[in-house]
Amino acid sequence: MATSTSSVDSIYEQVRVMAVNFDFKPEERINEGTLATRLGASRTPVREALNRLSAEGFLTFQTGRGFFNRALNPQKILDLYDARQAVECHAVRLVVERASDNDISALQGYLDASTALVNKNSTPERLVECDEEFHMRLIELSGNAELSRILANLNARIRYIRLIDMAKRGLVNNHQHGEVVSALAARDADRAVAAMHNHISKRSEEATEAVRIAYSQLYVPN
Amino acid sequence: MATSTSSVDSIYEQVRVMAVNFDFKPEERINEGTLATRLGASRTPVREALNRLSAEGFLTFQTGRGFFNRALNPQKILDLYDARQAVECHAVRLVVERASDNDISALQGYLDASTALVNKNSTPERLVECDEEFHMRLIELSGNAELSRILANLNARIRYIRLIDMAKRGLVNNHQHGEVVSALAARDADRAVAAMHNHISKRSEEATEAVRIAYSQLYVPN
DNA sequence: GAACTCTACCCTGTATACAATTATTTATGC
DNA sequence: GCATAAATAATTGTATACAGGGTAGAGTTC
Repeated sequence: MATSTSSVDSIYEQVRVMAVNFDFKPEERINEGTLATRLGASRTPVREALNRLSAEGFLTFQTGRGFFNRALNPQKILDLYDARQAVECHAVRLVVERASDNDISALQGYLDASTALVNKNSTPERLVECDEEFHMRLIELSGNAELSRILANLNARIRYIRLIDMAKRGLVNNHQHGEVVSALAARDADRAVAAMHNHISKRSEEATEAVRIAYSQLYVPN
Repeated sequence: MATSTSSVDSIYEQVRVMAVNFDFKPEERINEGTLATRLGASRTPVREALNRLSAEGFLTFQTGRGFFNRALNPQKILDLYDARQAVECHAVRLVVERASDNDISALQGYLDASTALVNKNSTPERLVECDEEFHMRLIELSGNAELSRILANLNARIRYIRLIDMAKRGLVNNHQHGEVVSALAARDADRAVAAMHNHISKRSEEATEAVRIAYSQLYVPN
């Protein structure tokens, strides 16, 4: 009747959100006991969740010292953006080869709908959600579940920085997304890849500044 | 004085090897209790290792039913090869931009040394090790730790299939590796990417057949 | 003979306890 | 006063216990 999800699953989700949002400060040590009581569970399922999260790159682990939130520095963020470029540019090529016209027009449909729904008053959270959703829908058209899996992981680990970026810019860049989709519709792989590459590079350029802002937000009251 | 590695780490390594080698059959359910006694530990550290491994894609997990070895089918393997192509081709481009001449000649040096050391009498395990080592050294020259991390994971999940492939072919294709390196040395990004792309595609083509052989080996005595 | 049900067993999910290790505080010597 | 060392506290690592849910097998019905 109630949630069929087990405690670990629920704990995993909650701790994941905390890690994504840097509720734990960068490189902060995570106390299993206090986290467990805060979540109303024992240490056992908490540790299981922490183990999963460290395997996914949200946390780090040192034997005998426990779990720590991941570091936050420009290089790491640039590496993640760079990995996205590898994965997404390759995916774009696959989409040109494999996706049906219907798939592509459905993607265009999502883009139009999200452009209509989202505006200057939308929260950064909502904007990032739309942005990630677009990229996930696109990569799923590649038909490669592994690429989707990798991108989902990268997205979550960049999310905090994107939130800051989005708060500064105020709007999802659906224009650049549109350029990718139109190239896909024209089955022009090189143009589509170039558009995607350009789009991610643009976002990546803002990363260093965003990390600076991130620190000022994380360590300054209010 | 003794091993400073904790029990989980050791258990993790052991179970990882079993999962990589399909000592658990594809989609086989893993009994935590028997595994724990076999490894001389209790279920707690075993479960922690299993959680890590499922987060890394070596195992799957179903709430209430526990852990299972990953499925083995041609599509999954092709997806992994394809993801490698995304990651490694992008990395090659970065290497052309970023690596020093010394880095590249060191890579050439490794290639020469491994070609000299390995021969027709080498075990498939040794050959795969050399092959993976080359690709890891190359990707590390990209300077992107995230790409290295992703590739290490993909490599391990493909390893069993590569072992079969290698046993059939009998030798690492260092000729194709050499083509990549010479293009790198010439700082010819397009040629290097093309060589890498071609190399991985060639291996990928043999995957479906290798999966067939894998099943015959896994389910037939001797 | 096949499908269904009930029962008994087995396994997972979680809490708790305790040992071993690490961190912190207090005491001590220079 | 600072560095070092010892003692104490806190935290992690692992084992074990037990409850709840899943699984398989025997028995029953059609």
